[in-house]
Amino acid sequence: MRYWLMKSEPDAFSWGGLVAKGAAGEEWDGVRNYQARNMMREMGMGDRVFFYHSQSDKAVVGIAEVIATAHPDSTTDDPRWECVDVRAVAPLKQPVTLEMCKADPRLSEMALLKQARLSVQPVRPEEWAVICDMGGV
DNA sequence: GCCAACGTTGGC
DNA sequence: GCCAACGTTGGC
Repeated sequence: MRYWLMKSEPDAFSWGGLVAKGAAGEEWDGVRNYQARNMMREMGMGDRVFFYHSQSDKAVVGIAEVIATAHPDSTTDDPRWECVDVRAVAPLKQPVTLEMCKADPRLSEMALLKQARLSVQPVRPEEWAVICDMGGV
């Protein structure tokens, strides 16, 4: 099982929105960036995903899991774009903010900090553990 | 609202 | 194949 982080603007699609979808989950559509798409192609069933709110929150707020591997993005006819489906697993008891990640030297190599604009990114197991710990899960 | 970073497009 | 122009994202 691998670990990932996916960003969303809470005004467009929030953690609460994913929770509301329940076990059926939701397509992670709308990605129009090759690097991000390639990450999704590598995802496997059951992989864990940090749900990150950009803009106002700038924090990891929940944990989701992959329930369908990469398939065509239903929001476009362009065959280049694919997406996975995810569902909510659990919220973080305490959101882990970007500021907290920046402050922790163990997270200094995270893509979140080094490639701010990449919306789908891999997370190392040790980074996953640190953030879960800070998040109270 | 601004700006830096950076991905994409199109002309050459 | 290069590079300038442009558009988008995300942090501040």
